[in-house]
Amino acid sequence: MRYWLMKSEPSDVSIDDLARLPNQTVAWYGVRNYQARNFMRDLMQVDDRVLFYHSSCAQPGIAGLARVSSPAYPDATQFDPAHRYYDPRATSETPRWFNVDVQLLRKTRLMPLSELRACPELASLRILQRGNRLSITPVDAREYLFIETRLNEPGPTPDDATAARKSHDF
DNA sequence: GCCAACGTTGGC
DNA sequence: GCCAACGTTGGC
Repeated sequence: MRYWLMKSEPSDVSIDDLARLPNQTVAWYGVRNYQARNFMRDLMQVDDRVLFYHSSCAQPGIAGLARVSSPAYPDATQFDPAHRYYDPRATSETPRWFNVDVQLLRKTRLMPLSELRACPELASLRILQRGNRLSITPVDAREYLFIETRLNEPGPTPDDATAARKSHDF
């Protein structure tokens, strides 16, 4: 079993949107980057685990846990001239883009990007490396398990900051 | 195959 | 809206 981090813009599909979809499942269409496509097409298997990440939003971070729930299949939007993800170079005989389905396991607390960056255990997480833009990246088992554990614990809150300031006053 | 121009991503 | 980083495109 492999582990992945998959970025989604909440204005497109948020964790709450996913929770409301039939079977809490979404087709991960629209990927138009070859490396990310290859991850889905060549490496992903049903039941791989997914960190569902909110990007391009006020509070970027991990918002839930999910699983790969289908093998990769041709992305339907590449064939639809009316769709923003239409690709005229693709034909049904030679599809260019693929996607898997992703099913929610559970919504978690939001683990913000700043918290991820603050964890030495996650220093090699792909998404934290400079210049990373890939919307799908592999995650080490150790990194995944560490994050899963942290998601079960309360995160830093404004109250913590207040308490820290107060204790500093003593 | 080189590489400049351009487009996209995504945190800030 | 800015800008750094990176992928893609297309002329040569």
